[in-house]
Amino acid sequence: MSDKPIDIIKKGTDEIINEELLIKKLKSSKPLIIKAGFDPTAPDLHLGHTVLLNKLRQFQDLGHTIIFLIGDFTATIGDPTGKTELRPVLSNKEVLKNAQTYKEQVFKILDKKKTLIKFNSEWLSKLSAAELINIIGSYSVARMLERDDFKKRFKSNKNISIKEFIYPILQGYDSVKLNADVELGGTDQKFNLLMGRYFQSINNPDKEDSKQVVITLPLLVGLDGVKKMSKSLNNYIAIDDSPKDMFGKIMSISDDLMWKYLEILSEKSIENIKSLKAEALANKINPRDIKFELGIEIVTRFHNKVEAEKSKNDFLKVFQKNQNPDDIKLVDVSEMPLPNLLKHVGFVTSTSEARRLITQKALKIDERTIESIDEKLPAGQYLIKLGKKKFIKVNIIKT
RNA sequence: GGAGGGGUACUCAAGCGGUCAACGAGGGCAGACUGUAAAUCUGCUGGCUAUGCCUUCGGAGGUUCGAAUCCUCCCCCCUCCA
Repeated sequence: MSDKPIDIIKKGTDEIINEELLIKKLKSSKPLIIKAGFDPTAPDLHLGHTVLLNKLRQFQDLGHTIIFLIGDFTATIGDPTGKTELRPVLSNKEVLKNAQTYKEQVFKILDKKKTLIKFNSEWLSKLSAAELINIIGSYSVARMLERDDFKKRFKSNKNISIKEFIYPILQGYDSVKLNADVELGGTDQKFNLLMGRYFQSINNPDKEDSKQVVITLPLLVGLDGVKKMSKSLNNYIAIDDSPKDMFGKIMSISDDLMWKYLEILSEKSIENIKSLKAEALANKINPRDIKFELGIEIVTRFHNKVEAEKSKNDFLKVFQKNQNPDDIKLVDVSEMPLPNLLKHVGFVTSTSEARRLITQKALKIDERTIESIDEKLPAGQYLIKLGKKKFIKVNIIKT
């Protein structure tokens, strides 16, 4: 184990373009400008983002400057994949609000003092048509179609908007404007990240060194084990999820996925993970216990050790011993039919859904399975359990 | 500009005048089984003041007792020609 900067940075990355340049840059005495772009549309940060944020943090710890770039301008271009896309243009107010949420969450990982927050509308919204044309003029359609998702859509006769071609170009232009030394992103961002190198070299044709280094990081697969973790797919663990949710979500992932999560998220060394894997394969260790450990590690990172242990105990209680968690909320409600009650407490979004669930024996009141949607609850206090995960205590008040 | 094909629920995709709240698959949810895993089996997968009522098949009109289905106009996507 060496603690040379390059080794610290290299750990856990997918690809570095180009590594020699990075070494050279790291050796120079001035702090580097590290760029990472974020879309302001989905302000809930999840574990997928933390892979990137952790890497940024390492750069900060080495003394470099992070530019946390909020792509408020580029967000209005969006990515109309498929056909139902009618991406609403975010108002200024919304962007600022989302940006605020980002800040609050991001500084759980990043050092506030070494982070510069920028909005790309600052320069992009001032571009004249002539300037924009000049910028896009230096890139060709053929090269644009090298990008895999464009190529696929082009080949399968799906719509590609010219607007979408502009997106990567502007992302590259951002790098020019910011003088970025390094840009980080997920592996799916590789094409866009490389655009930065291209445009930087146009402005400085002789200086290879002016190009940014591109570092890609592995994408975290979502809870479903198939798609990338994202808010819109609802397969994510948010960094401000409650300890209990966080732990529960980790426990719900499949064994296969657990290994990926260990590799990407855990502090454990690759060797350590390998040997755990071997032991699990030989039935010497229950994969569930490894998952417990991972759960504790993650919850501890975003909350604390005490909460982590507590969420594990709750988990054991609820799902192994089939008891109820300790801290069930109590709410006062007036008398109403059961489906309406379930809607009222937010367990379902419609009474129709509630009716279906009751019919399917998903509702338990004081440990008794409810058979009929017409069942009436007289005033009093009840423990309501819907499915396996939703608990609430209600105090029904006579009206 | 011309010719043709297409737009159906979360996604893909049937339906082409009534039996359509709309086949099927995926996804999701619930139940059984479990390690709240995976796999498997079963059911559900518009809303409501609920054996009935209301709103949905790109949009707006129209024909009809009755339209996702037929007609008109409009919007959007794809292909070929220019």
